[in-house]
Amino acid sequence: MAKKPATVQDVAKAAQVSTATVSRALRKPELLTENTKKAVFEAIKSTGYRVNRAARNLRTRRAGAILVLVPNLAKPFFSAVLSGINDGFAESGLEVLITDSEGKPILEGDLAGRFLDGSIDGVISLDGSLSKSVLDHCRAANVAEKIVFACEWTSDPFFPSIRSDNVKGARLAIRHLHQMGHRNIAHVTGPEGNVLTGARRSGMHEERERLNLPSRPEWIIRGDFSLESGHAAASQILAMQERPSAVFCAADMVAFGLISGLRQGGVSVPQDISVVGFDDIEMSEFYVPALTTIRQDRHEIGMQAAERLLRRLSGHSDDNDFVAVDVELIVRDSVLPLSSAH
Amino acid sequence: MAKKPATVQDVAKAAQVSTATVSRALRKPELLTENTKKAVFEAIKSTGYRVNRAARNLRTRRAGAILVLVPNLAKPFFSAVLSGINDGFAESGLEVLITDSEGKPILEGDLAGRFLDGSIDGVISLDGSLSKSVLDHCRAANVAEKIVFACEWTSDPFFPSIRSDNVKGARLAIRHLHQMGHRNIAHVTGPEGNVLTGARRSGMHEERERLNLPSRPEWIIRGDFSLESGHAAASQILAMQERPSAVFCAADMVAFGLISGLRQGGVSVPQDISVVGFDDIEMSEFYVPALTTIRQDRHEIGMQAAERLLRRLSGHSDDNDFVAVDVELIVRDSVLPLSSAH
DNA sequence: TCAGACTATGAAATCGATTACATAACTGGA
DNA sequence: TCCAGTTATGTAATCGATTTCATAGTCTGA
Repeated sequence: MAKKPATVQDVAKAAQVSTATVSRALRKPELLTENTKKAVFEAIKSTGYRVNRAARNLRTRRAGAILVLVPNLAKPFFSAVLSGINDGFAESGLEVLITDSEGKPILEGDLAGRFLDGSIDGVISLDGSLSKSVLDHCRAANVAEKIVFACEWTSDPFFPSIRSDNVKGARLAIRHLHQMGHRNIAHVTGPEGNVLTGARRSGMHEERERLNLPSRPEWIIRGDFSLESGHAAASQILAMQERPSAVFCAADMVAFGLISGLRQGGVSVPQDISVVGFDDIEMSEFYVPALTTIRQDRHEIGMQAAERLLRRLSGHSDDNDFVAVDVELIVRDSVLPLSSAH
Repeated sequence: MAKKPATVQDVAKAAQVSTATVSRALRKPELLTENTKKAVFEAIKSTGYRVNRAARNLRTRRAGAILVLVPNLAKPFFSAVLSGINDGFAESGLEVLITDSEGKPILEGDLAGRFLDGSIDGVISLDGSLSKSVLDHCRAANVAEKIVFACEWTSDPFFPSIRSDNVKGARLAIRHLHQMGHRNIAHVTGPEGNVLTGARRSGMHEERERLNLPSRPEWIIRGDFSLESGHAAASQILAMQERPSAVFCAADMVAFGLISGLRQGGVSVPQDISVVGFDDIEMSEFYVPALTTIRQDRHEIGMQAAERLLRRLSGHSDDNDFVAVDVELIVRDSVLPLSSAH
């Protein structure tokens, strides 16, 4: 039907009003008479008018969009966080752009540039590994307060973050294993340098000390939140003369890789070794065995991050500190009580 | 540092040239003298200039972005497709926007509206369930040729699609089970109305007929590609007096749900029942047992879809028919040979 | 030396919506 | 009846980059 999209001009002509009135009908309808308002909306409908985003953005100096940096879209963990973010922005009229930050590490001024070139109004980063240089560029461009972290965070206390209580989660995991009679507990960590790795590892250490559990250097196995790293960890464990009776994994995906690897080595979970994960992704309930794990309220984290960013964008300066969302132990079938000492 | 972002004006002043020259330096550098080009680029660097997207988009009547409709971001299946799409657009300078189409079914003129309001230049839909009305709106707005389907497709032959050879995949699965001695084969389908459901089911039927395999209505179990539906299918199978010896699932996630459900009912895979999936997502290799499945080249599909869309956007009209990307049987541990008749 | 053909660059119009400012119409009180 | 104060609407400038058209300068060859 319409060769060229209708513009305000067209609507104005059709409704016999000025372009200013058309614009007002959309942005401040309370300023107009019922009659003119009706006329304008009829004209909008009859012309099939849609506000041109570029023109609006140019004039208002806003992008109408926020960017979500996801470390790795392939990890099912993030989907529920994204859904929470979407829900958080649902009413706002803001577009939510999603980008995988892994392939292309955000270059120097690149993130700040996205603000400067008017393509985004804000950022939620699920990636805590943004370099100091990137963040400094943002500060220099005066957009640092438009960045909120979720799930992960940076050491720089300037940036607020919504995240799980990772330390508590790790302690819950260890405590549960301890209650089930386990003493020799290994841990497969996340990637070195990652903030979650640190938090979960130290929670684990704290609780292990509190409970006076034995510790061996080889029981701390380097992982990276991936299936493969869990699988590799299994090989290491299979090769030990003194195997742990239980393993706490820094992520559910790691636990899956581990269980699969152990199984291939003839070691059954939970009969021979118990396993606890972290995250409680959808899959965990349907793994074999169903995975005992620490649930993160991913949707809630995403939602709160969105709300936090919205508040900041609308000028309400809020506090910079972080919010710790509560975690919960989900008991399933991957942990078996250990009757006697190992 | 920079209070207000630099504009072409600022750069022009700094380089002592006109704004036209600045613009040309960026878009058609071959038109300029080495000297002026250098002067402009220095000015750009010194001012920290970034092209304002809104202004550019307004003037050029392009959005510089394409939209990917994902039926459900939570399904790990899509990640590799998205990564392929990203790679396909890497050189193009186009932004890739990702949207979950599930929560908010695309309303009537909504998709067409995104074109009209200048927020996107093209669409790759991984969702074959876009309504006829939505597509008709796009046709009316003259943007139908800027839509490409990937993985799924619509019945409307106007829209090209890049997809796996689903029929072949299903036949491969059945053939493999047959070769392993299985005769009584059940199938857990995808959601009714979905094109993949249809293709895989008919591939399955064809091969089953070709091989003269027995068929029973209750061996066709309705699923929806989800873990839960696989789990539910397990209950149905457990309740049968005459159980199939093997199950072909329309998706790996379904297979996981199924295996987990069977296990909870005391039936082991593959010892008691063999299972074949479809997709070969990352997880499949690390499930217990590792899943025998049909591999889709997800990255390739995404990449080709991106290339196809790019070709169309640059005016090169191409054929509308579909491309079938080859599939492959991946043999792992979820199928056991059946020595004697069931 | 000059017409004709390029080449490099600038001036100004343009894309479409928003909004500051201006104006017209109307209200109520003195 | 007239003025101050509202209220509804219009006029035109504006956001920043691109691009058409015009112009000054350069080159080629007769």
